[in-house]
This record gives sequence, structure tokens and C-alpha cells, in this order.
Amino acid sequence: MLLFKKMDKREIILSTAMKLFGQKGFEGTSVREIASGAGVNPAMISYYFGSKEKLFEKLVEHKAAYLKGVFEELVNNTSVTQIEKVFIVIDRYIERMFHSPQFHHLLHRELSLERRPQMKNAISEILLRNFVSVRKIIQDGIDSGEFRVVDTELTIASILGTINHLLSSEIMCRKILQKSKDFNPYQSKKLKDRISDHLKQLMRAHLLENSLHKKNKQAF
Amino acid sequence: MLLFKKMDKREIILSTAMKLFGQKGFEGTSVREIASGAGVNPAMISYYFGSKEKLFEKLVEHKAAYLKGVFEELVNNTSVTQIEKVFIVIDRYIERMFHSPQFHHLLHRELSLERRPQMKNAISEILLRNFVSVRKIIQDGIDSGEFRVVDTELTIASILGTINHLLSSEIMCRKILQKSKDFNPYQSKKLKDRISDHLKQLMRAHLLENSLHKKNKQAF
DNA sequence: ATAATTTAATTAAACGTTTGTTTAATATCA
DNA sequence: TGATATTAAACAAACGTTTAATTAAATTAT
Repeated sequence: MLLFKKMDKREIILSTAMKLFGQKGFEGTSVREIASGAGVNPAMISYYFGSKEKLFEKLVEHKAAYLKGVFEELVNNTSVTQIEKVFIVIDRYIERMFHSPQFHHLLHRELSLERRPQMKNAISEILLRNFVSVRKIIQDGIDSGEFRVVDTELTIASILGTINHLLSSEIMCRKILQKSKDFNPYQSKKLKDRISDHLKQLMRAHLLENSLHKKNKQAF
Repeated sequence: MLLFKKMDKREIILSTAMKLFGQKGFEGTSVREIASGAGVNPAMISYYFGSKEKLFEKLVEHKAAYLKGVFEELVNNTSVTQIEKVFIVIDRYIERMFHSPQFHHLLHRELSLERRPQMKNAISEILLRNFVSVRKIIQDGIDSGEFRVVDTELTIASILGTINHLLSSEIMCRKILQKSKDFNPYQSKKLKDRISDHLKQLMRAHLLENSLHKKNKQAF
């Protein structure tokens, strides 16, 4: 019972910190701001987490659970073609980005900063785990002749980079797509589908077309 | 003579602030740090620029000059094909990113933060100017039949996103490319060429192949 | 079950630093 | 001499964190 209520407040603090760190960055968010947002005394943050920095670490660790090894089963799934696997990867990445954009902003922002190297290391290891799975999928496609010979690593960078680039800033997204001020990228099903369609078309052209082995069965 | 020396110190402060803001972010960098790095009294920053925030604005304004309208002449250049124009755009973006990665980190980080909206607006306007030129190039290619019908805006996002994604973090870049600790992405000519080759191959497949109108003359 | 006791949660206040900025005095140059 | 540049010192405000006192909850004893 005690442990239950304790966890409750901890998670209110965690989710409030997640939101604020995502919006304003780590240095740009004060402990008092987090406490105020969570409806909690500022001292509670040190009490529960030890320090602001440890709260940050706990936060990433906590949230990163959702990112762990979701592609590992897909790699060895023999009931779908390689290009279909790539399409699934695309849709899962998009889904993930739309589901918690602030968290991804936070991760990439932290990676681009030259601070807290151990944190950068932890984040890159988290992101790399999925990377390895996706690389295997593309490499298998090349080895089997289903895909053309491409730069595997940079191909993945193109998939992730497209999504990140478009969604890293609401204002930029609106201007690029020529949308009005009330357009909310993260809640637009149409945008989601548009990115998905573009990336699948891009990857189909990049990986399949003009290939000698036309195993592609117009998936999706 | 007086004005000369004045400008000199101003620019030392500007370049020091550029480096530090790029490395540690705006709120992660103190005025005293900048002053110390520039070999200058902290009071000089208020004296020359008024405030830390105005220094930041002056900095972006100052640096952004290099980004202004470099593609505008290219759009109406009739001596190169549309795909060649796309290749030129790719190489210029890469060149730019390798030349001043810290500045681009700063720009994209600032865009991803929900702070200083007027600054975000200024940055997005700067980036958009080039965007419009590139869009025209791709749209012209589609209209003339040289290119397939593609999602113009997202195609540009794929080009920029690939470059940004790969170069937004040294540690991540090393891990993705499986390089050792002494590998410096920003000084690697090989990496530069590799990104260029990948993006050209990607865009060739995306924009040209299986096209009814085979005007493409295997450029580059 | 109730009271006593121990443990945990919460608070307001203060801690010592660091923050960006200003001031007032001094140095440098035209 | 007069304007500009530069400095050390001080400013108030905000920072993350700690403390000590209090309230709430859980445990134990009666």
C-alpha cells in the first residue's frame, strides 16, 4: 500500500520531467518547474531520485524499455519477404515517433550535446540495439538477391533521418508542408500515412527496382 | 583602427560562443565560460551585445549569411539537367554540414526546443529559403517528365534528414559505421564521399528509374 | 481493536553556488 | 582632453540541494 502510493508520485514526477525536458531541454528546465508541474514540493525530487541528473537518468532508463528489441523477432520471421520487413520497420518507427515525439527529441538533442558522455553512451546503445536488427534485415535482403547492393547503414539513416527531420520541429514541419498554424503534426493521421507512403516508395525504388530478381510481390 | 580592433574582439566572442553553444547548448553555456574561452572579461559580452540572448541572436544572424540563397541561381540554370541539380544540392548540403557541424547542431537543437519562439521563427525562415529553391528543382523535374511523380517535400526531408541523422552525434556516427574511437566523422573525406554516393544512388532510384522518359544521362 | 511506536512522506525555510548583468573605477587610445 | 575599452567587484535572482520539523502511514505491542 505504501509502495503503491510512492510509485504513483514518482511517476507523476517522471512524466512531468519527461514533458518539460522534452520541451525545454535538461539545462533549460528547473527542478522547481518540474515540482510545480507535478504538484509536488521541490525537495521531493532529491528525496526520490537523489538529484536532477539522476532523475534524468532514471527517466531515460524508464522510457527506454519501450524501445528494447522490438525488431528482434521480425528478423527471423520467415513468413514475410525482406521488403515487407522493411515496410514494417518503417511503420513501427513512425508509430513510435508519433506516440512520444518529446522523448525522441530529448534523445537526439542529448546525443547532439557534448555533455554527460555516459548518458550519451547509454542512449546510443539503446538506439543501436534496434539498428542492428534492421541492418540484418537489409543485409539478408541483399544476400538473398531480393535487394540491390546498397549502403546498408546509410539506408537506415535515410529512413530514420526522414522521420526525425520532419518531426523535430512543429513550426518547421508546418512551413515545409505549407500548413496553417492550427495543424498539429503529431495528431495528423494523414501526415503519418504520407510519411509512410513516401518512405515505402523510396525504399521500394532504392532496394528493389531494376533488380534482376523480381521477387517483390507489390507488398502493401 | 579603433573600429578594427573592436570588430576583432566581437568576432572572437562570436566564434567562441558559436563553439560553446554548439557543444553545450544555450542554457548549458554560461557567460563566464564564453568570456573565459574568448580571453575576455565577462562584462564585455553585455558591453558589446547587450545580453547573452542578444549575443545568440547576433550569432545566428551573422552565421546565417552563409546559408542565404545559394541555390537560387541553380534553379534557373539551363545548362544542367534536373537530376544533376539535385546532385549539386546534395553535395552542397554535405559540404555545408561538414564545414560547420556545430552551427547546424545548434540550429536544429533550437528548433526542437520550445523556447525563444522568435528565434525558432528566424531559423526556420533561413532554412526555408533554400528549401523553396530545392523544391522548385524537383517540381520542375516532375513537370518536365524527367522525374517520376514523388512527394516533393518529403524527398527533400530524406536528403537533409539522412545527412543530419548521421552527423548529429559523433558517438552515434561511430557506432553506426562501426568505427574506432579515433575516427572523426567531420574530417573524413571518405565519409563525405560515402554519404554523397549513397544519396545520389538513392535519388537516382527514387526520381529516375523505371521512368518513361529516360533523359537521364548517367550524370556524375 | 486500540494505543504506542516506528517508519516514510511531505513541507517550508535556508543553504551555498552560480547565474546574467550592472556599476564604478581604471586603462587605452585618438 | 575626450571617447572608448577594459577591469574587478558587487548585484539581485535563480539554481540544485539540504535541513530540520511536521504530518501521514505502517507496524508492533497491548
